[in-house]
Amino acid sequence: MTGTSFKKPSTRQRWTIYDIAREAGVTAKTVSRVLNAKGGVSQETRDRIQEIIRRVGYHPHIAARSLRGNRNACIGITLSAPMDIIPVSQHFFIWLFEHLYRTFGIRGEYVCFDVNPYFGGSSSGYSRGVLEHLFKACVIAGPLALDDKDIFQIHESGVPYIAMGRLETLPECSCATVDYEEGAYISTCFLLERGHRRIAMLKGFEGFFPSVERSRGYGRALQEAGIEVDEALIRSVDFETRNISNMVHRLLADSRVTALIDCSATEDSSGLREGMRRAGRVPGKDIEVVAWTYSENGAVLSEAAAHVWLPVREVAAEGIEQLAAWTHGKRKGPIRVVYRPVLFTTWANGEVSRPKRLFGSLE
Amino acid sequence: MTGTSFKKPSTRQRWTIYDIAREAGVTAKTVSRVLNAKGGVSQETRDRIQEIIRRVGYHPHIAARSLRGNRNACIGITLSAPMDIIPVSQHFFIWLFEHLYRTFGIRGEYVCFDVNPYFGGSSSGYSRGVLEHLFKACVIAGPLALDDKDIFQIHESGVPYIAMGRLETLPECSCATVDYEEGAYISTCFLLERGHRRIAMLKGFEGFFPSVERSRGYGRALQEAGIEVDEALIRSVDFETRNISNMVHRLLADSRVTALIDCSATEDSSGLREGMRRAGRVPGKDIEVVAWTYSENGAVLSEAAAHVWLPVREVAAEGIEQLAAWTHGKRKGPIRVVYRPVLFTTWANGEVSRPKRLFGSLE
DNA sequence: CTGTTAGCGCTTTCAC
DNA sequence: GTGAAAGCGCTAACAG
Repeated sequence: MTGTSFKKPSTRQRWTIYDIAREAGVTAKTVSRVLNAKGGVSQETRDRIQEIIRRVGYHPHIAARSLRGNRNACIGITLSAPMDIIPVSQHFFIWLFEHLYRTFGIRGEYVCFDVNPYFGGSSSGYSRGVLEHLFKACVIAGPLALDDKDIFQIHESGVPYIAMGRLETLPECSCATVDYEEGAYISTCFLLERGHRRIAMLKGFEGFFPSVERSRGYGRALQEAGIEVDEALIRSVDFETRNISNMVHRLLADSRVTALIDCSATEDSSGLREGMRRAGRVPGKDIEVVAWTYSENGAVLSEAAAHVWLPVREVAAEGIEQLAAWTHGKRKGPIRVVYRPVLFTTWANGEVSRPKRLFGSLE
Repeated sequence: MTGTSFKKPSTRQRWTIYDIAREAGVTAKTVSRVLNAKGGVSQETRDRIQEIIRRVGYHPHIAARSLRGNRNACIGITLSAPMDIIPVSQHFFIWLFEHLYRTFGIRGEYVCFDVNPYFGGSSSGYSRGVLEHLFKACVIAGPLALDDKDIFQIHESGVPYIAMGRLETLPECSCATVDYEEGAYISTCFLLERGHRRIAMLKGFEGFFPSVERSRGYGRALQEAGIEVDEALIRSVDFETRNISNMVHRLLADSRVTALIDCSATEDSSGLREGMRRAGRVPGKDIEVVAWTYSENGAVLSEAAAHVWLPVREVAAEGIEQLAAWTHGKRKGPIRVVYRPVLFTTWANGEVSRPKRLFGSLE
């Protein structure tokens, strides 16, 4: 404290806008105008008020502002399901945080995470931050469950938001997503063209929309080829290597199965290899694999016949950009960005390593 | 919406506690009691109110609650300096987030980051989240600047907080830190005992307290050995490999210098090796190195004579644990946890790789 | 067990 | 260019 030092007169510690007003010999409204950089205040008054604010270290009460001004405080990130259920890779998380920093943090926004925890076995719902008027904008990370209801509440609230996936139950949903149906479709078509008739599929995200999209793309490709879908060839897997190798083994026990699509989202080469080995199969010889990857031109399995690249980060970046524009009043919602996956048969970037799960280290 | 469906009568969308009260045929206070799980409401009334709340999807306005109840909304994490100045490693960030999740997120707390951005060249101050009454507790990540003032405001606010370093200007500061002075002291003593008299030091965090602590520990060791400090032997470095190799080269150009302490906090073996090579030195022959590491039993430089382990994550974990206790009223502040660094001359975990900076990938 | 009143700190509306 | 008054949605204190 340099120069004249003021005394907060009331017994409480906190300086209010009224205290500043009193010191400056104006009303609270004038101080409010200065704080919000609005017109209608002479430069002299403005300077005087700012000097007092600086000197006493006054900061407006964000809750009062939020309550009265109807402006929420933070940019929120929520997980569509608790992390125990839906793994988030460390890589994606780091990427997301960095991107939010560039887009929002640098402009002085608070970036607030709601980790959507379980309370005694039941989730409190990931829309909480929006419904409680804490979030001025919301990024929903992770796949949406088939029976998701929170998204409707967020959608209706009018708060700008972006989901990382589409959902049929809310077609006008604001989203930025890769077209997983297309991914499954091109994976299946590729194998059909190479003469395969019984194509197995290892599918992630059971109970979530991405799983349904995969099934649909697969089914559509088969239908166009005049082949009936055999449900036994589609297996849902979780994110355990053990689970993947078991499923691969089981699927390939049927010797008529000559091709496999891995769209488990695990990028787990060791599970695939172990499963094929146990089934006595040799990739490129009696089994052909299409593996999904999240790296451009990076292979999951170098023995694979092809890879399908899901540009998840790329589409998320685009979505967050548009979310920022919406949040700052430069456009209206909803957002709809859908990127197409890309099939490639040669890879320049070698084999990618299996992503580390966030919280994997603590479990 | 199942069963009876209510209509929000006012023109605005939002349901308030009064609307719930009206529907339930009670007053707002009773609803408030139910919301806050307080006594004084019959089970029957409680059930009826909860049913209405559930049905209309009511959520309390967090700002109103915060304003009236004097309870802030989030657990805050602030950076003591903008990330352009102070690098945060991806590893530490992931660790921090995971730990905050375990400690706070799982209990339903919002975890909110203030990235302390520059606005037109000047920082808005990292105490913002506390002073604006958004944070109910605050973790200050990163070293504190010598002229830091924000910490005083946080300290005086009464909000539970923990800084990741000590500072002399505020001895009663709440902190969880490694004793960097001790680290420099034991590093220097080790080399003195091995007969070295001219010991160079590569020092990080110029302008921040950890730098001062390093100098003091170094000076104390020399003083006890009756050797005068030659300031030319102490060099501040930033986090660029190039900068490190240059400094090592320059320091070792003086052939009387026979030992080097790397406490740059970079864990950068390539900078060290390159510098020594350019100076025509061979570690273990005409130069002995003590390197600082943040991994237990992990070496930065396998040619080093010794390593000093700074248990930064370990002390942060302890600090966050105590911060949670303080936040939840189970103890009082301030917190003071200081862990001692450990010198070791053999390493089981091999050589650690240089940490990746958060935002390194986007620069 | 439940209701009434007041007010947290700010911004909006309207008046001067 | 500035001020007065009302009220955002909630909860603490007190009354019944």
